[in-house]
Amino acid sequence: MSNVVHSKVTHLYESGETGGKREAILNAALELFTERGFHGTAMPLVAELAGVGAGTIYRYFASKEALVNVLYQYWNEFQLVTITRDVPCDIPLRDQFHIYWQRLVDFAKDYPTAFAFLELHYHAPYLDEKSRAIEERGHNALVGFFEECLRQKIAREASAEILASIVWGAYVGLVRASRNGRFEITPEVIEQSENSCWDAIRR
Amino acid sequence: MSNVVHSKVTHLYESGETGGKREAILNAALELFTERGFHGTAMPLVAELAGVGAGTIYRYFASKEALVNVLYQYWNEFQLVTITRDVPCDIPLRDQFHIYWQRLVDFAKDYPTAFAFLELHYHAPYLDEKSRAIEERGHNALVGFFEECLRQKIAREASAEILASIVWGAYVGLVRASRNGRFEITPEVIEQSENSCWDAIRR
DNA sequence: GGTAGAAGAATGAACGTTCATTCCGCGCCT
DNA sequence: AGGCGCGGAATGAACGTTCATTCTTCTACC
Repeated sequence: MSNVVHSKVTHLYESGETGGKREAILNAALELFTERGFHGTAMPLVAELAGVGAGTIYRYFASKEALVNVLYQYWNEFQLVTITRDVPCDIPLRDQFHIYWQRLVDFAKDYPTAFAFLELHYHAPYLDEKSRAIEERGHNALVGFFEECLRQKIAREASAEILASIVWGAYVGLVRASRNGRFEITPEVIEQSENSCWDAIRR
Repeated sequence: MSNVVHSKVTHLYESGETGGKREAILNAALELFTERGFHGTAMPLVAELAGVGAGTIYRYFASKEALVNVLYQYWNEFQLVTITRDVPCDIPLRDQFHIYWQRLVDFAKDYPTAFAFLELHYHAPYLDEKSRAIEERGHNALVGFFEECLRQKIAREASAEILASIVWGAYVGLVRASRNGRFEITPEVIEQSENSCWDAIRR
């Protein structure tokens, strides 16, 4: 059913190559948790979509909560690395922002389910300490950028936390609307929204 | 427990004054659905927080789904009316935006739980047609404003849908961050964010 | 190279628990 | 005294999880 997704991101999950069952479970859980929510998804359903027995899941994950936390940590970490890696810090902040925005939109385009999953489970009560920690790391990276904008007097006078929440919120709003079929995210839309967001925070 | 909230919004729910049980159930459900999610909230727990018997809920609501839909419709409608009512259309759009932004922030401040509830259940699969319809009405109202901005050549060249998703996203991001304790929403913050968002969409 | 046997991975029926919902006896108001 | 609204124990379905069993894979020895 979701074999395309499987083959696409299989290599991404750390694994000792046990026949791909762990990956199949993770991909099935990602899909179902995203569409139906954590409490709305029954474990046997995950097993069915993954093409494994119900008991098999518990050979790889201690519990349903452990499963959702592994998913959350994996994708949050992956998102953070994908967006922030190798961004030159010796170019103007406006140009850095261009790179970041492009990568944000690309991530949502390349991994739409993962993006929706992360959004849906943001700050969920069943996330453990490790999930919260990586959540916090991402937030700090975002805020850090705007602090640098403030230091260089490029951003308007507002706390970095506020600028971060506005830009991140706009990003989420944009992707969510496109996911709901409001519009397609074309290169033109990416450029327009990037300029919008930059104008929202620049001095 | 949440008596303050009860006494505050009791009058808002349409009711034939049955002793306030319907309102108590609605308020308890609002609180619990918001904090634990729809599937994560057990009906007996709702009954306990509402201070009624478990069976009593079913005297007022046909099912758990009916309950969440009544809540969603009520608060979405209330939000829409609160934000859009009596806004003069003969003043500059920039001034209209000022009013809208103030009301949006006020709504989130006055009804933080309702705001979080609406955000959490946006586009949830268990929402019925009527809930979707009022969801759509709100969206159209928002988009309509930006269409007028485009007509008057005040907004930058981008589709109204895109401008709407960015501004609404920024609003949600701002409120969510303050809800997570990142900052307080002071009059200064409201003004800064309003200017931010206007600059994001203006020509 | 082929076969026997061990080891561990996978299974899905079964378990105890918890859920949404029902139902019936109690108590309050007239 | 009667009737209506209420509470909370009862109910059956569905949940997350377990475990006895089967299936697969790999090794060792002839």
